[in-house]
Amino acid sequence: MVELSCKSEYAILALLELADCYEEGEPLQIRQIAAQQNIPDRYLEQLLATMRRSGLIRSQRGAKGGYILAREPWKITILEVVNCLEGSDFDRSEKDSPAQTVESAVIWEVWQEARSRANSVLQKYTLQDLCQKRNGRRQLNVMYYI
Amino acid sequence: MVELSCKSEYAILALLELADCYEEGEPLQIRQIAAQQNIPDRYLEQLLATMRRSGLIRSQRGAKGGYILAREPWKITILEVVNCLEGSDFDRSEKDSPAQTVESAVIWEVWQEARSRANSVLQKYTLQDLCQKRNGRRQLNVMYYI
DNA sequence: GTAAACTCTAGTGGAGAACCGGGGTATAAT
DNA sequence: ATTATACCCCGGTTCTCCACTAGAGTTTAC
Repeated sequence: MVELSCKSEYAILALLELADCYEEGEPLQIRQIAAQQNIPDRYLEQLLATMRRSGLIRSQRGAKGGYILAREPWKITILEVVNCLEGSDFDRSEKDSPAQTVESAVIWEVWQEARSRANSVLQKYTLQDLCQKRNGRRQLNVMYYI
Repeated sequence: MVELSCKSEYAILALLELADCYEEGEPLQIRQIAAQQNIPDRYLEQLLATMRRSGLIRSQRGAKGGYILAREPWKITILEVVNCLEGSDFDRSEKDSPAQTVESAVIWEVWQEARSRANSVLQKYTLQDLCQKRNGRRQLNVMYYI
C-alpha cells in the first residue's frame, strides 16, 4: 500500500549527505556518498542523474566534480524527491486513470484521498528537518554512550 | 508510493457485490461476482479464500453454495480488506524493519507517519459507505440520461 | 594530454503480481 | 445413494518491474 522503495530511500540518503556539506559550496562525489551510505555507486549514479534532470541538484563535470543541491536544504521537501524519482513513467496517466465503471471510480477516489493524506505528510518535511532529526538522534546516542 | 493493487480492487468490488445482497441471506457465487465485475473467476477464487481464512466472509460449500459477508456491511472497513490481502507475507516484519542506521530510522519514521495517515482514511470508510456512494452516483447517471 | 569525474544507454537476474488448471471435497436435490 | 454443483487446495506459468551491472563517451582540472 504505502511502500518505501529502495530508490527513494537511497535518493533521500544521498540528499542528506549533500545537505550536510551544502554550506561549503564544494561538490560531493558519487563515490563518497555511496561509501558513506552503503549504496551501490553505479545505481546511485542513475538516481542522481534523474534528480539533476528535474532540477533538484546540480552537477559539476570533470575532475574535482560532483553534485550540489540546487536549492537550500529547507526548500526541498521529501515529497519533491519522491515525485521526482517515482513519477517518471509517462504511462502513469493510463495506469492511474479515473476508472471505467462506477464502482471502480468510487474506489479510486478513496485511494486518491489516502494518497493525498500521505503526500501532505511528505510535503511538510524538508531535507533540513530530517538533518536536524538525525543530528538530535546522534546526540542522544553519544549521551547513552557516556 | 500509495498504490492500489489489482488484488485489493478485485476484493473490494467482490465485497460490494456481497454487501448488496447481504439482506437476503442467500449466498452469492464466484461465477456471478466474477461476471458482474469482470474479474477472472479462478483468480477471484483465491482472493475470496484468503478473505474467508481471515474471517471477513463465510462460505457455503456444495450445490447452491457461495459466499456471504461474515459481518454487516457497516462493520467492515476498507482498511481491514486491504490488510487481509496485502499483509499476508510474514516476512513483512523483516522487510519493514525499524532500520539499521540513524538516517534510515529517521526516513522510516516519516514513512510510518505517512502510512498511518493513509490508513486512517481507509479505516473511516466501510463497505456500506462505498455502496451508498455508488448508489448516489448511479442516481446521478440516471438523471443525466433523462 | 591525462586522470578524474560525470553522462548515456543497454542489459541482466530475481522476485512478485496476475492468472490458469487439475484433482479433491462437501452438500443440496433427486 | 447418486449426481450435479460449487467451494478447496496447491502447483505452475507468464510477464513486468525493481535493483543492479556494464561499457563506451564526454567534460574539466591540473
